[in-house]
Amino acid sequence: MKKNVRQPYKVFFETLGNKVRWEIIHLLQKGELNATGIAKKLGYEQSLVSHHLARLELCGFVSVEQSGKERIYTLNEKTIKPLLALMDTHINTFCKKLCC
Amino acid sequence: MKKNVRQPYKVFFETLGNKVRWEIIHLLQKGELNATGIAKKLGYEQSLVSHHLARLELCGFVSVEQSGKERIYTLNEKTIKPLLALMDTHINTFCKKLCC
DNA sequence: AGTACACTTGACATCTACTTCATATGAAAT
DNA sequence: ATTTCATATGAAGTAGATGTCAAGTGTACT
Repeated sequence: MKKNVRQPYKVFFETLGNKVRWEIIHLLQKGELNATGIAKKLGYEQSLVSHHLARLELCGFVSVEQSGKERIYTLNEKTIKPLLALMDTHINTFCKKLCC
Repeated sequence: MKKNVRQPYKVFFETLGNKVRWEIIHLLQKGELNATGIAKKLGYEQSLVSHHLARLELCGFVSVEQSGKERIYTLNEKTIKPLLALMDTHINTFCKKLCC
């Protein structure tokens, strides 16, 4: 995907601006989980979740580890935490229109 | 727009994941500018830039001030600076695939 | 080897966001 | 008041991302 290579910011932010991926991120904040577990918890099709997990992994927002048949997904807190904090601060300070 | 109200994160991140808006942000890092000036510098249609400026303003990434006939757009450095820094660090640390 | 489970991949239809075009507003000057 | 410049707005076509379905891969167990 040459497009990604040329516009990393685009991939990065678009990845975060999607409902399903956002829900996955928030779910994983509570703890690591396998793909099927994520799908069940969120009520989405397994294949849909798999597509989104691939995207999240590409962007380094989650990491995976094989464990028997399962693949365990872990959130990259190092980026996500400050990012969410920054967003909250921004929205509360500069654009309340967006939240309340 | 009830959608925006319910999903602020979506508006926030999608706003940043667009090429034209990204270019506007980078241009405004060099200094404030009016709408036509932005369009000319970037080589886009006036109305296209206007649409995107409205979106950036909605999200609080830029602010506007009327000056005669012109409207001067200023970047909100307080959010943009740390955000870009965070993104750079993340990409360099966790997903070099995306840049090089 | 064959079955079962966990998950990924690819192709295509659909849905959403972006761009464009035409028109409208608004401020200043004549 | 009307013309001009600067900008915004709305509607509609287009492009791109998302979701769905069907098929494929991989791992473990019997």
